[in-house]
Amino acid sequence: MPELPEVETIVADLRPHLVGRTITRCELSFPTIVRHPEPEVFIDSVVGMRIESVGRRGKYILIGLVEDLFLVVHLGMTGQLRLVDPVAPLENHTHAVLFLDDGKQLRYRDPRRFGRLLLGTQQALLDAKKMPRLGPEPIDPEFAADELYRRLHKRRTALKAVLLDQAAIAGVGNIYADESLHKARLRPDRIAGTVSKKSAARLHESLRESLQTAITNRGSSVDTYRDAWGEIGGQQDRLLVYGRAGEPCFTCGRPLSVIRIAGRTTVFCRRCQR
DNA sequence: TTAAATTCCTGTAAGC
DNA sequence: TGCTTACAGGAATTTA
Repeated sequence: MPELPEVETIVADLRPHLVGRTITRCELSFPTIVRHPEPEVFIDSVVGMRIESVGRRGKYILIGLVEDLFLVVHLGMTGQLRLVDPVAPLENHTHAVLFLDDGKQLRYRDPRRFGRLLLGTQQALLDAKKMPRLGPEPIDPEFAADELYRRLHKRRTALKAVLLDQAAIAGVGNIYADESLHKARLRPDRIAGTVSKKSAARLHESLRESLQTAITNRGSSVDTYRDAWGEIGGQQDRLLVYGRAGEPCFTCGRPLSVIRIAGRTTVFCRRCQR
């Protein structure tokens, strides 16, 4: 599923191809994928717009149009945003197509439809509760270990649940929560508030390392994730724990345990993570 | 305010 | 082989 590294890969790939392009047409074959504003208004507003920027905030893709207006894409679990030639066969579950002035098409495909498209200024989307208030970007150089410690310290829920909370830290999902906790040798189910400053610093480092490495390797295609060209990532074969329940820990050889935290499958090593 | 449970959705795989 | 059932999970929503 697309988390920060996967979204970052798509954004970096799309940016040079989208900036400067004008949207000439928009087709919605499944209009309810647009959550704000009304689909007809969305189409009318987007057509004729020039793309000024392509960025990311957490797991959200922000396509900058005029002034502060953004076309926002959240991929949910199975969302794919692809830039294709118009001759490319239309895949099933393609819910939206943006036609560009260079003839290319930006297609949104999403079998499980957990994703969404939005249009508005960031403030308006926040006010309309269409986008949540997000925590800091974990790979931002400004994001310090102390900041992570403070955010963990005030919480009385599982450590992993806080990592998954987008209001606490933006962009971390199930894969990189498990990966960074293993690397930091911390149990996912311990109460976040009991984590020491020293442990928080270790988690801070492993979290950033896990995310950066995944970006370098163009993300993890563990489910249906594909980049903007339809290609799989390279991180899925390098994951330490995610998806490896019952298999031996690479560090100690003990079979990895699986539990559920915050409704998510959680894989960890009982020996290495304490 | 916070935390936990529920819901949305379909492809895939396990089990009978 | 073919059917049913369980499962995957990001985040909005509901409940506690």
